[in-house]
Amino acid sequence: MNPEKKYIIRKQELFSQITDLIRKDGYANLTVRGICNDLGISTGTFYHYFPEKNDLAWILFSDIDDYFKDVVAFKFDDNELNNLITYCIEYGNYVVDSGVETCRCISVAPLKHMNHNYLDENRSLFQLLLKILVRGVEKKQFNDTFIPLEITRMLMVLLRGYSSDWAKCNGNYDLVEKLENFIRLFSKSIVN
Amino acid sequence: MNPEKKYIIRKQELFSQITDLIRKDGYANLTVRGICNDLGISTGTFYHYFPEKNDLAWILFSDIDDYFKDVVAFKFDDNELNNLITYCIEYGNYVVDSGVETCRCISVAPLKHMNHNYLDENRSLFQLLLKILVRGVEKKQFNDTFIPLEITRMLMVLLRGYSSDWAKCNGNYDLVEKLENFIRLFSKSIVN
Amino acid sequence: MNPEKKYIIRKQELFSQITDLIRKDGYANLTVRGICNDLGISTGTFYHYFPEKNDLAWILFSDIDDYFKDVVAFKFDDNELNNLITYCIEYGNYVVDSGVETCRCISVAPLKHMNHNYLDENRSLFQLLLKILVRGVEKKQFNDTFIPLEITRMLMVLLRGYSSDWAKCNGNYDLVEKLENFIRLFSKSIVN
Amino acid sequence: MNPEKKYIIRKQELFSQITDLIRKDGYANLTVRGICNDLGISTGTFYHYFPEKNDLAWILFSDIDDYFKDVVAFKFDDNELNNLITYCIEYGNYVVDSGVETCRCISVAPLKHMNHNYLDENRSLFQLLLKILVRGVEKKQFNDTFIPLEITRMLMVLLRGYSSDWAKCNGNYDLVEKLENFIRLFSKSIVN
DNA sequence: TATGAATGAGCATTCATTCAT
DNA sequence: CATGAATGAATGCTCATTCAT
Repeated sequence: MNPEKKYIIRKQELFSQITDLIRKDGYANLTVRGICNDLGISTGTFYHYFPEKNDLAWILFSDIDDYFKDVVAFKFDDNELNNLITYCIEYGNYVVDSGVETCRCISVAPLKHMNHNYLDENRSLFQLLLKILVRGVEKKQFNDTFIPLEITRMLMVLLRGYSSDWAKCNGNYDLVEKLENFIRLFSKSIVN
Repeated sequence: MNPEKKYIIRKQELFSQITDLIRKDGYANLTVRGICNDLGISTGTFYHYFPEKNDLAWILFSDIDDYFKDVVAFKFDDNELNNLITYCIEYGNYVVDSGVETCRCISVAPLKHMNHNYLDENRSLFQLLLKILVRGVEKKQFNDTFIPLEITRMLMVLLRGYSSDWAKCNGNYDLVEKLENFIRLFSKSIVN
Repeated sequence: MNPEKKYIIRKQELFSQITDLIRKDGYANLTVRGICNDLGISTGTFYHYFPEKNDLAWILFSDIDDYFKDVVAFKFDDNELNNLITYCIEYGNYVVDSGVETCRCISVAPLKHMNHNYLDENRSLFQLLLKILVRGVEKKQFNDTFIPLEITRMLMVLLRGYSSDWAKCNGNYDLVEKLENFIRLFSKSIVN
Repeated sequence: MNPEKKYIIRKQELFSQITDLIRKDGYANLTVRGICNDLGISTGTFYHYFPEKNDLAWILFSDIDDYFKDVVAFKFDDNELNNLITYCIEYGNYVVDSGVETCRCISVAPLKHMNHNYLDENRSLFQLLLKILVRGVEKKQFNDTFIPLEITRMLMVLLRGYSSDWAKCNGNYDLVEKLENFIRLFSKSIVN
């Protein structure tokens, strides 16, 4: 195995353990020293793999893009309304699985990191939803009161808003159910 | 003037200056020492009026309740759909007037403080919206797919979500317009 | 009533309330602000009567002198060994009645205050014990291995040591019993 | 040299310098910042070695146990009365060598720290004295008015009381002489 | 007499980050 | 690759005391 690959493997290995820590204690309560103690590594090693502490938060939610691209995308069918509902439910599932603390972390995270942008509309998360709406309009399943891009933006805001609320409430309600209720109601406004 | 009143006056005077600071630098970047330097007071004086730093955040958004109770409530008429739209627009106006940093501060603030709870459904902010929906259903202006309480909760989450997004984007879009678009669209789902 | 007397009365009144506070919370945990809040007075008033916070500690244990002079002294009889034992038991009783926190306070207090000295051998506490030993030697009830003054000093140290230990142990043993055991044993060394 | 050893060595090195500071200024007057300035280290470094300021106090008097175990124990012979006197004299010597401020520090220190207890009867300091008394009773050198354990407790209280008094008097008398006088007198009560 | 606003030096502690080894 | 000693600015907060009113 070449050294670069080894580096990546080790990094993922460490990150996976750190993820557990985040879910347990919350990102805000994590210190580099604490992480190092728990993982049994030195701070030097930590900084070897994660030049900044905030790198952690970023890796954390780049993950959701992969999930939607690799898993959710394949659950779609011809009915775009169904797809829309599936999308929201899966969004909720992902958030719930990630846990309250991870969600809180993401809600609060700084917007930009290096050349990535949390709200980037090129993220597959965004693009996937956009495509549903575009296809829906094309198929005349959805109306065109607003263009698909605008609806997508709106829905992303609302999904993030719900997730953030759920985390604020310490996860004490059924996020998926609420999201489903919401999207079923909201979709009345956009279906023909 | 009695001493208690004097205390309150002075507190408001200081708080008003602190508010300016928050709008300028953001709550997260505020330190007690920094505040004291800028206001030309000692830390002792600061703690005389604000026993905890977090008190600031709380005063900050107890204010919106007063605004809705004392100002917005009087703008309502018999058309509950109009009232709903007015509510959302006013929410946006208030947030925009408060500024990006204040909004960010509120989004991130700890949920509970003393016996107050940020998400408390007894806040006039919440009750006012609830009443619109209740009346709307009574007047058959709104359908009853979901009970008013549930719709209110949903809308509050969405309004907070939008505000938070706006702050995340550093206020670089017209929040009021977006909220109006949103509520006009969404209301299709709930009007008869 | 003349003003000076009024001053003294008020001071004693306040001090009596403060004493209760000391017994409850411990001297070390008392702050001037806390005292003032609890008593419902202003800090200005506090400083009017007690120019220094440490004044409290001093008033606190000037009290034991009065107790020994006014109460204990009258319990003595002709048998100086008995008197010695009585003295120690009464010392223990006084400490126990004052409570753990008061005792801790006294153990730790600075030695000197204005022109008073905690270890002053002119205090009636000291003189009373000295007289027992002097009379005991005169009556040939006690031997003269050491002069009475030396024994008195020794006993005072030991009594204070025991009280301090008792406070360190949070009063979790019977101080009076221990003191009685001690003095009964120790007295074997000094009786003829 | 392995890293752990290096850590310990450095810690001892720092502690030794801090000890000098304690003897000079008194524990109560020590601040972390002050220590760091005087030692020419950063506060970070200080906390690297002493996670809590109070750790200092504890290292301070865990030392006396080592002294008694490693040095004093070997001075004992068959005569338990002599051993008892030796014990007290050595106790005095140790306290005097440690200095008034160190002694004051120990007198005032909080009782418990982590799993150690200042008054713990398992400390070698306590056990060593207990053994003297047990052997003394076995050899019929001491009477059994009170069981050895009780006498040991009593003597520990008295030794601590004397040390504390000596510190209160700023070390202005000969502690060792006083302790010798005391134990010679007191021992009359317990020898056969 | 009494008030309470104001002071400000001082405190223990945290923590991301660097860098010589 | 990995270590961990060292950094030091920064933080929220305390509290005895003063003094103008």
